[in-house]
Amino acid sequence: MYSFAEENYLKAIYKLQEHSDLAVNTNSIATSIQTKAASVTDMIKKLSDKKLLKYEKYKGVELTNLGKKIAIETVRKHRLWETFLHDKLKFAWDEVHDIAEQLEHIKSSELIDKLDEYLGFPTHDPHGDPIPGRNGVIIQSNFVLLSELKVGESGVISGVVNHSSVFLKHLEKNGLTLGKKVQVKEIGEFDQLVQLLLSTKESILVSNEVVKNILVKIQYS
Amino acid sequence: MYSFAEENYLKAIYKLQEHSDLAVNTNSIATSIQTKAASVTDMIKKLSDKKLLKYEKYKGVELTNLGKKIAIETVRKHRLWETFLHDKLKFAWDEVHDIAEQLEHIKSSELIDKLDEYLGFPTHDPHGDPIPGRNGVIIQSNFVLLSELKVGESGVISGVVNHSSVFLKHLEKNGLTLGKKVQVKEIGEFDQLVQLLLSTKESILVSNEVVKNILVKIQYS
DNA sequence: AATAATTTTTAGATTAGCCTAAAATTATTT
DNA sequence: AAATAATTTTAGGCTAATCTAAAAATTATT
Repeated sequence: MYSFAEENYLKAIYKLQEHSDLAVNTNSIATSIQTKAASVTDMIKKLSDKKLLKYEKYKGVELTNLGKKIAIETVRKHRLWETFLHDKLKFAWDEVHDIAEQLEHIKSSELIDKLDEYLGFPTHDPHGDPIPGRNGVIIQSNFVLLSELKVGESGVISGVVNHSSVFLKHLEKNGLTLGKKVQVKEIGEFDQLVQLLLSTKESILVSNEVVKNILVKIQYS
Repeated sequence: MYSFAEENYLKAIYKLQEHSDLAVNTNSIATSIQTKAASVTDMIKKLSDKKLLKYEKYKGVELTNLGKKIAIETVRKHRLWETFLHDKLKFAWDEVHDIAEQLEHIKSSELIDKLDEYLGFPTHDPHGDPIPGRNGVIIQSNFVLLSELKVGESGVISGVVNHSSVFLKHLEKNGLTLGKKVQVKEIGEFDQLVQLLLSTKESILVSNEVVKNILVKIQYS
């Protein structure tokens, strides 16, 4: 059984090494977990002793298979709880993260499997992130940044890069929620503002910063 | 915000003082929380500093209104989560306690209110224990021990005194679950074995130890 | 009322997780 | 390649929650 802190470290390291197979360095862990480098060094020594990661002084860390397993289980719990909070308890998508950060540490594999079943074995959480299966397999969706679309192209909003509450609220206010179809109408040459056509025929103008943080599934028509 | 340990102490003290208005002594807390008396002394000093209880050396403790409030909130959370686990996730009534012990410490009043609503504002948990309301009010039901019934009298099973898994499993096996109507048919003069008539017309024989741990709502016919 | 038994508290340690400040190592400039 | 900058580790401390063993206080017994 692992502590809350241990699970948080494993999850943070997992996310840092996810999109690059280099060793994860101390400072980046410290930043991502909002703590000090000295604390990170303490903890990675402990995790190394427990065979959850490989650690070489001054050379960063890499999760072992065991460490990766625990990290993925924690991500699975987090995303299932987020789905529960959103789908069943009707929390807004910007409200689910903080509560799920607590719920993800509840110890009971039976609980999480029953929750999974109760939710109908969802594949993605309220932000479009994939939910790892019981077996730890994560189905990678081939989503693309909305900023990659050219004028005239369409896509269905399927995820977000930025998970901050302020960004999610902004999307909500503009009707840019998961499942919505958008078409790029025009991209401002001077300021890169993007005009989007929604399926409601409504047309909205959003900044480049917004489209760079939205993931879409391309629609070929 | 209170720690898990603090909430557990408050809950334990609350339950010990619930059915007697004497001060709660150190040893009984230690026993109920499965720790040592020295640890209890340490903790009650801290809780006393935080105005959660009144403590006089060698004379036991009494919760303040604030302490009682936190304790009741924790009980409310525990019982709502038990209800969720049983009603929605279909856990057996002997399986819900341990998981709820963890879930009761999740910090979010919005969460617990939404859960309450989602469950349809239940008044009792899967063991028949009353669920405190948002306001902290606990509706006391006037249940009676099944062992108090005389031959010929009937009642509806509404709660249990013993919450142990082995006892609950035993009841389940005998069809003695919440809501079931039972009539006392005969009480053995020699060994006090009780013959119960179920509404299925089935007749079962149970020990005195069993009827002493079942609460019923008397049925006047 | 004195002694014995029990309960409670204190004293002193331990572990997990975090911190600051200083030292050690590695990376980057000039 | 030496000097400077940045990163990482170590050393030493802190707090929360626990423990054991010993001392103090209370309660029960003779």
